[in-house]
Amino acid sequence: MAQVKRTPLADQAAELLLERIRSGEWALGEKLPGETTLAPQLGVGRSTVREAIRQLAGRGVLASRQGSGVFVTALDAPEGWDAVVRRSDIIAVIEARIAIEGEAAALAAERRTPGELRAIRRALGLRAERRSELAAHVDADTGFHRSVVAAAQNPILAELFDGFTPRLRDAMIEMLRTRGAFGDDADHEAHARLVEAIADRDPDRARALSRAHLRALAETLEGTTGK
Amino acid sequence: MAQVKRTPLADQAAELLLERIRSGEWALGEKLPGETTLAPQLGVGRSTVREAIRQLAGRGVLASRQGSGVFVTALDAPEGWDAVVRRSDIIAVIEARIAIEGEAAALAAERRTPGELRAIRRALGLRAERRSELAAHVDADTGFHRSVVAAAQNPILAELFDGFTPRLRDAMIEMLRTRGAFGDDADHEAHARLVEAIADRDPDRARALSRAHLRALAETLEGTTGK
DNA sequence: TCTCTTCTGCTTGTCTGAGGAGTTGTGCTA
DNA sequence: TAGCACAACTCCTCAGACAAGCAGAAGAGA
Repeated sequence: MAQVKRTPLADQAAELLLERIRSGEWALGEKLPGETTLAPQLGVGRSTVREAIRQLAGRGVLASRQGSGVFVTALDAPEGWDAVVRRSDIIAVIEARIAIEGEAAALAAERRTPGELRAIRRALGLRAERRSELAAHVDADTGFHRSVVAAAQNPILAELFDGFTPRLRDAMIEMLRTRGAFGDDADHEAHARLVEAIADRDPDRARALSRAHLRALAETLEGTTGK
Repeated sequence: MAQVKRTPLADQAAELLLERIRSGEWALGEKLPGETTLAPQLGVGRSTVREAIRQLAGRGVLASRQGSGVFVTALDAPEGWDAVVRRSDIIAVIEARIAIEGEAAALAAERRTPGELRAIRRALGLRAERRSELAAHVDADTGFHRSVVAAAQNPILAELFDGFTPRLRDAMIEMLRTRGAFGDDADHEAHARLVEAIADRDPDRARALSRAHLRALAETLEGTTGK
């Protein structure tokens, strides 16, 4: 027995539009009929259509441009990419991080402002302090790498980096617990050299150092997690 | 100097609300002020406030219940990373693509199976054929690069690559239209050399070639789109 | 005093009509 | 043919009106 449907018309209209989009009635990038056409077609008022469109725009399915029309920007906006990360192999995540962070280190070397360099050095110091406690050390390490990526001044790289860290945190803590080797002098030395390369504005060296460090991490992890 | 703000008021209002939510002005599950209160507070009409709320509702941040009010359902708008891409500077997107694709090319050189190599060569051939029509050429080019990334056998890199392409497609078509130089022999030669490096299992050369190609693309685009 | 009902005020939901602003194609002009 | 003005779209914003729903206050009955 269906309850009385108390769903707002705007929600129903949005759902209806999404269905028609999914069914392929309008291809990707194509223009939807105008609001004034759509309204009577859906049997609702113009403002209701507008609210439905806004709702889908918030989900990234539609985008409206004044004067020209409403366009399909995605056939569906499912499965945030973080879901992919969560499901993927740890090794795959680290490889992606190598890609992101290597390039970010190079860009940071080119662009870092004095203020950003100070922030990186501060993060490095913090990382050196927190050697005793496991989780704290991992977080400080992440904070350091984050400061490097931030200096690259590219919002996309930063966003991607932030997407990786949650998945990596657990794996790294686990690895450090079993291996026990963390925060040793050689490790700290490698990070310090990276900071130097960024300070010297040497993109290629920064990239190489960053890659080498993460590659080593990947190999260690590969041994720990088995497969 | 900031361009004239051509952002719709509803978008601005949504952004403003999101900021206030993130700042903790309203706790999770708390009720927002009424639309009629919010409207003069934001300096816009009530329908505009409603559209802003709808937009955030579509992103899962707010939920409105008739008769009782609008409530905060999530403090963190996950902001699907594709939304970040859509909003970002083209140059930033290409930089991210350099990061992804450079590494993917290197991995592809290490891991490619004979079948994947065949697929890459086939895509290269297709790319060479489609020189006359603009959009078709861009799509064939994307297809070629996609085949390289696929050979890296890393689902995350593939996912990220797919996230970039829609945003880049329009920009590249636009660039080629204004510049006109596309599909020339030098361009094709560069791609052919990349395939060779992958065939020879030479990761470093593959990475360097891939980077160089995209870097050149970035510089061209920088000139076209103005800033 | 307690409980149930009713009512009142506030909230969001929906529609309409009116302009404003931006885009795009058409047709005229030089 | 190239350039420009214009008209016909489009979405954007506002204001006002009324409906629908919720929640707490006020009142009636026990």
